[in-house]
Parts: sequence; structure tokens; C-alpha cells
Amino acid sequence: MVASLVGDPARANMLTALMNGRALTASELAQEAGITPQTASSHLSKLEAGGLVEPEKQGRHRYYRLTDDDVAGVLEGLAGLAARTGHMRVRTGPKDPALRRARICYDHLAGDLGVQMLDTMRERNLVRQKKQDIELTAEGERFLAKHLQISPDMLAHPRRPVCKACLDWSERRHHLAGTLGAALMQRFAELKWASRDATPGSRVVNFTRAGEKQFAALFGNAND
Amino acid sequence: MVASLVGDPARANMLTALMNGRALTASELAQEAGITPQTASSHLSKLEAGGLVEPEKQGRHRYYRLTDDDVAGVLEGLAGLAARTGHMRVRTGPKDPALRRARICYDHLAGDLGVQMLDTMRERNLVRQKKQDIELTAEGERFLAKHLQISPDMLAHPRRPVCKACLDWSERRHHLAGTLGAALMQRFAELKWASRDATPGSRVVNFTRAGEKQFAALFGNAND
DNA sequence: TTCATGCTTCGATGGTAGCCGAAGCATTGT
DNA sequence: ACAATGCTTCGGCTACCATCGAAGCATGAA
Repeated sequence: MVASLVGDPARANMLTALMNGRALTASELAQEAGITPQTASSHLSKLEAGGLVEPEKQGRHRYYRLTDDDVAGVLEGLAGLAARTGHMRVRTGPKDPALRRARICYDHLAGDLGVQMLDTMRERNLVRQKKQDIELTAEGERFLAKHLQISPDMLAHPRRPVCKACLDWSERRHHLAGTLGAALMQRFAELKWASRDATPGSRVVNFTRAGEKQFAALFGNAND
Repeated sequence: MVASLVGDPARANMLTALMNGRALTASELAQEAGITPQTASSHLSKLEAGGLVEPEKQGRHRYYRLTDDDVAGVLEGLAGLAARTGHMRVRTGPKDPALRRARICYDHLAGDLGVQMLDTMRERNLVRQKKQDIELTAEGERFLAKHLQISPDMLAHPRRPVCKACLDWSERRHHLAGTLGAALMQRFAELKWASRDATPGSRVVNFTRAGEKQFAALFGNAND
């Protein structure tokens, strides 16, 4: 039964954490629920079997999101009923520093700027996205060659795809991975637009003032 | 949390029994859930504390009903989620298989056979169902008159509808209520097809061998 | 009053499910 | 190649909670 799935406090915490529409990894959900990863794994497989959440594999991570709006709707309804009796559950907001702004995801740009970049590329028909698969358009190739001196033959790789949608850690939306994503990040570094933070282990990417301006000129969106 | 209240099978059975909008006494709900009155009392106080049901005292009875339409709406939403995964509720409630097979719901037939009867009537255009409302067709009237000697004027009643969809507790689907449902059950008894179980308080309906055969001839479905 | 019915509370029991430690895969990084 | 990380599976332990018997209050009837 679905209700019993939601009834368990640990699972309810996980689902509540997913209510903002973003996807979370199994470990993050474990932390949200205050349980160990192995317990969380058990819960998540039950939620998946019940059709409440859907997994998306990304490297060695496993992102979970609510299956669809129907699930979210029912959860909201339950929350509404709970609110009437005064039993409300507090949702702690994402408490991330400037790491959310820009950081390295493997070898490409992630964070707010990374998501923004892919958004803009999609808007301007530089790429076409279908679920996880992203395809570089002819218009996109021209754009890359003209503004960033990136040619298609630089992106060829025997096993790795040129473009790939990668789920963003902080924004919970897709950013651009693949050889193109890596090439773009590399070019940003070469152009001194941005560089990885000096502190070891940090994944923060620091943009220079000039670099941020140039980046915005190419990939900035309207309300920026 | 609200969901954990609904999550328990016994409580879910009670709530489902209340989904038709009518109020039921604590003992009736206990019977519906297949548990003893003292267990039901515990459950009902929890449901009341959770704001899902409201009691109404009447003599030495205590009638319970769903608090409002919001509660019913959320319950339907949950049922919807359960239905689409095909992951219907596990029947842990009542032990009595005979009770699931055929029983009295107020004054009409419920259980597997009751649901089956309405299904067949719908298939053969004897009735037309739109949500909770059921309408007897001209074809249905002929059928009833021919095979069961039931005429439309026998079904007239100032306030009670002729046909009504009643949510079946064990099958989670509709069976036929209203004056027609009552008339059918009465006719089954008169024809010695079936009779209520002798043990006082029991809601089981026992079909005779011949009665079951006749019933199947009229309302049996293909895969039976 | 006395009895019967409907419901609740109390106490004890048992089954179930959440939980974690340890170990096993899978993927990635060096 | 090896190590590190993320996640899963397995086994056992434990705590919770539904369940029922027995007894205690109510209300209504005789």
C-alpha cells in the first residue's frame, strides 16, 4: 500500500526532501532522513517498487526524484491534512555556499552557471536535448568555432559521447557533460576566465571579473 | 503523520468503508476491518486524533464519518497511485474467506459476487454507470422482469435511489446498492439461492449449490 | 433496580519492519 | 594495477504497534 510507504518517518523525510522537484542522491537522502546509507537503500528500493520515486544513474551516484506530479500532488494533499492538525514537518532549505555558483563536476562546469549555460544553448538551438541525450546542432558547431575556437574533431573520442546531460548536484537540473563539456571547461581555464580553487579537495571554480562578463555575453540569460 | 494512519491495513479498510459518505458505527467499522471492537476503538481514536474521521454520538452508538471532502480526496488520490502501479492493497484484514465471497452490505449483496454482478450488468448494458451514479437501462428492466420477476414499480422509493454504486470493502470496486440492490438480494433469498448466515451478527451470505449455479447463469463472467 | 448492549481502557503477547555492522559490487580516480 | 567512493545485500537485533482477553464505563431497556 502506498500510504504505508509514506507513513514511515524516514521515508517521509526523503519524500519531503524531494518535493522541490530536484533529484537527490541516495546518500543525501540518507542524511536527510538521519539514517545510514544501507537503511536508506532499503527504503529507496521500496519507494521505487511502489512507483513513488524514480532513479537516475549518474556515475557512481544514484539520483532519485519523485516519479511525476501526481505523486507530488498526493504528497501535498497529505501534507495539507497534516497541517490542519498542526503536525507540520519543517523543510530545511539547501544550505550551500558559493559552491552552488560554479564548480567542477568530474571535468566540466557545474552549478548555477553550468545549468545556465546548457539552458541557453538549448534555447538558441546550439544543442537539442532529448532526455539524457544531447546532440550538437550545425548551428552549435558554428557557434563554438567562432567564439571559442572549438572544432568538432577536437571532441571526437572512441567511447565518450560528445554531449551528455549530467544531473547537477546543487541545481538538480541538467548541465552539459561529455567531451564538449570538458572542452568548454578547459577553454575557460585557458582563456583565464575561470580556474579551480586552490584549496585541495575543493571543487569550487572561481571566475574572474572579466571571465564572468565574457561568459555572460555568450551564455547569460535575460534575467541576469 | 497522516500517512501512517492510512497505512495500517485495518484503518485503511475502515476509511475505505467510509468512502461512500455514510457514517458507520464503531462496531460496524470493526466488522468491516475484520477486527475486534477493542482494536477498532484504538484505531478510531487515532484516526480521530489525526483529524481523518469525526465521531457523532447517538444513543449508545458512536457513528464515525470522514471529516470532510478533503480527506476523501486525499484517500482517492492514494488509491489512484496504488492502482496505477498495479500494486493493490494486500488483504490482511479479515480472515474469513466466505465474508469476501458474499456478504450483506446494509441490505444488498457485497463481496466478490456482488462486484461480479455489477460488472456483468455493466458489460451487458443492463445498467449504465457514471462514477457513483448508476442508471437502469430499458434492456435492464426487461432482463429483471424476465429472469427475476422484478418490475420497476417495485423499486420506486421516495428518497432512496434505485441504483447506487457502493464501494466494496474487500474488492475495492463497486457493487450495486439502492432499492434494486436490496430487491435483488431479497429475491435471491426468496428463490432460496442464498441466505444470510445463521450465526447472529454475521454478515456472511451462503449460496446454495443450485443458487450459485443460477446466479452464475445470470451474472457469471467469462473467466469463472 | 437489574440486565443488556456498545464502546473504551488496561495488560500482555507476538509479528513485523526499521535499523545498523559487515561484506560485496560497481564505478571512478591515481 | 590499486585504492577510494557510492551504493547494495545479508544477517541479526530491537522496538514498535496491532491484536485480543478481560475488565471498566456508559447508555438504554425491562
